[in-house]
Amino acid sequence: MLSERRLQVLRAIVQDYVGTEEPVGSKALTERHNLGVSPATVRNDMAALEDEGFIAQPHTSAGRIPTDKGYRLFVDKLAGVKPMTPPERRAIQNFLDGAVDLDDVVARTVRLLAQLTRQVAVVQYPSLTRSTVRHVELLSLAPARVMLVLITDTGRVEQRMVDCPAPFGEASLADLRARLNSRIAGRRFADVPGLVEDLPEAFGVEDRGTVSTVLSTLLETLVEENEERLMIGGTANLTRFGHDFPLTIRPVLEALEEQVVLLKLLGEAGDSGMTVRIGHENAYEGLNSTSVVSVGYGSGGEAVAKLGVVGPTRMDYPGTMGAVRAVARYVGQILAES
Amino acid sequence: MLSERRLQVLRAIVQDYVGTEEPVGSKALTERHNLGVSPATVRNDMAALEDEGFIAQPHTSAGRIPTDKGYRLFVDKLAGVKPMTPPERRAIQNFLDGAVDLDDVVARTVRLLAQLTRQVAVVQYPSLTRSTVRHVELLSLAPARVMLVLITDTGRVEQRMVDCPAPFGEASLADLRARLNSRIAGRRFADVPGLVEDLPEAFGVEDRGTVSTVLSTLLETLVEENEERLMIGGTANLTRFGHDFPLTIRPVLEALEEQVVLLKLLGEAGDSGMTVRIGHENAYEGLNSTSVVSVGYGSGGEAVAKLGVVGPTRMDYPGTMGAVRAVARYVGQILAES
DNA sequence: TCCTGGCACTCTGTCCATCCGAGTGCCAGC
DNA sequence: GCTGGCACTCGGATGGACAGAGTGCCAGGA
Repeated sequence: MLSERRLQVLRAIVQDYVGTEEPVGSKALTERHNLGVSPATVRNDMAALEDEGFIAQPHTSAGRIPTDKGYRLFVDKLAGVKPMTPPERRAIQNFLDGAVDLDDVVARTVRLLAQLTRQVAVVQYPSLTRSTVRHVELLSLAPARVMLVLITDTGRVEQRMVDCPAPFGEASLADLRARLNSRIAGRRFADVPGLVEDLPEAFGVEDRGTVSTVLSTLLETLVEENEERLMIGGTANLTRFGHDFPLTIRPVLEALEEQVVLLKLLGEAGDSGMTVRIGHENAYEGLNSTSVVSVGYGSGGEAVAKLGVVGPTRMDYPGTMGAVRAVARYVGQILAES
Repeated sequence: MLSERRLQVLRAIVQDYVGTEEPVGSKALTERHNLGVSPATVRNDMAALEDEGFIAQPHTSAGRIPTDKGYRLFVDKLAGVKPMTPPERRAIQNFLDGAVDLDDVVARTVRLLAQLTRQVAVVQYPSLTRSTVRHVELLSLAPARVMLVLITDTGRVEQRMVDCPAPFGEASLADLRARLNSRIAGRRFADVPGLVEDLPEAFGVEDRGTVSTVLSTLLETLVEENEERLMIGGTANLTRFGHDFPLTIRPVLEALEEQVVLLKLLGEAGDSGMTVRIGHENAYEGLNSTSVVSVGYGSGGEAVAKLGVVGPTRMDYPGTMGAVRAVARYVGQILAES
């Protein structure tokens, strides 16, 4: 077990390294933090911390930098979440309040998060399967062509074209619309499949094919892989990544373009509470030199999606976590109001 | 006026520099292109081209690189548009054919364009004001709350919440919906304002306020600044920008995040035909070391939006222009079908 | 008039040797 | 268990020498 002072030394190393981006030596440490001991003692502590794998030297005769394991300990035991200041809170609220629709909410959130943390922000659209149906609309565009529009309680709208096997009259369409809405409006999307399976039976033989087609399109739009969308922003902050970033930045940009990767990343994070994934804790190789801070957000008590930031492992964890948490909270409020 | 051979020399310089990314000297030129003259002659030609401002030397005793003016001449007179090969065409079509909705079409187009050109791709969503109205839907969510959904012929869907000044009955809502659609369905968005201004008069006094509110919300969504959206992709290709890119990449990423800048950029490009903006021809400073190739696309003969790529001035112009043109053509087809 | 070969010149990038400083590990003493 | 001292290591900066690529210019030839 590490003594209290050694933990203090580790904390000081993390803080200094995050601030200066340079390996921190024993002398500088004693000067900047009054640990009450001499550099020599700190050196012994550092050697012990290195043995345990919390810090490392880039090369002999250089200072120490924290390892992923060191950051992990720092995040778990040595640092809290830094709350936003009241002015910051007001700024967040003002910025988000002007949004006109869901796209706008998500776009503003991304910008805000990127600015606050000076890192890359990722915001997932509210998940369909965890939302409830507000309304289903069917529009006849041609005798055998129907447009299906789905509206969720979180303001998300999805639409699909349906090519019907047979012409579908306005009366039948109105009937289907009414039946569909009375069955599924207000219900969770995840429950929809079970609620509509016997619907075709309520229609005449000539319309059953079309009704089935419409329903299967409806169910398709709920399939997991189609329903996940996200928005990213603040990629310009990647240029602050570090001096050697030409090699680092490439795989990160690639990962960010692969929405599948990002979605998986967010998906793996815990469902409630804030999750911090540090360096190699991220399964995706291109993100091995980054940390991901994410948290769920939602209009009620329950999370409907996640948001977070991606930054270098050398990041200000308390500040980043504070910003992410605060933004998630306000976005939840906005969604609840709309 | 430049002699034919000097133009050939310029063409060769551009081609070599684009290929190698290194200043090209007189000797290398004569070896790689059989110009039929000696290096000394080429040197004279180069000196002339430099006097005219088409090429420049990074420093004495280095080869020459094309200037923006040189690229301009190259694009205008010395090179054509390289058509896509049949396999490439098929790949484009296959890739785009799988799209399920407009978002998907745009997303796929961005990916495709980024892959084909190995540069940053930008695709604008079909403009509202240049589209026609397919349908307007009004949904009553609460007694004094209406959701307005706009659907365009290009498949774009916009929705807005409307808080009504007074409760609005289902009958009035249906009436408004029917009147609205009969007036504006099939019409261009730009014409909508004139077509609806007298609509409130058709309603009873108690509903007029609400009708006006709905209409003003409708008109708001058509306002230029709200209606422009775009999607970008392929930012990872920025890392291939050049050796000194830490300084170059930053402002480009920033410009890409500023959708306003990009929209302006696309907006300034000619309305029909392909536009190439080279280096300093771009008004935005951050993009002074990039070229933008853009073209309009649309479902019929007329462009409803633009798409293009952003890359280093040192880019393969014929190939890029070919890819941009081909993609725009296929996207237009896809939109026309849906 | 235009092209060509030759020649002197310039500049960059690289290699190497040197040196300085920061930082470490270890040890003896308190 | 802490501290001061000391020898050691290594990276980064500095500066000179050198090779190579490329140029401009000039005189001679088609």
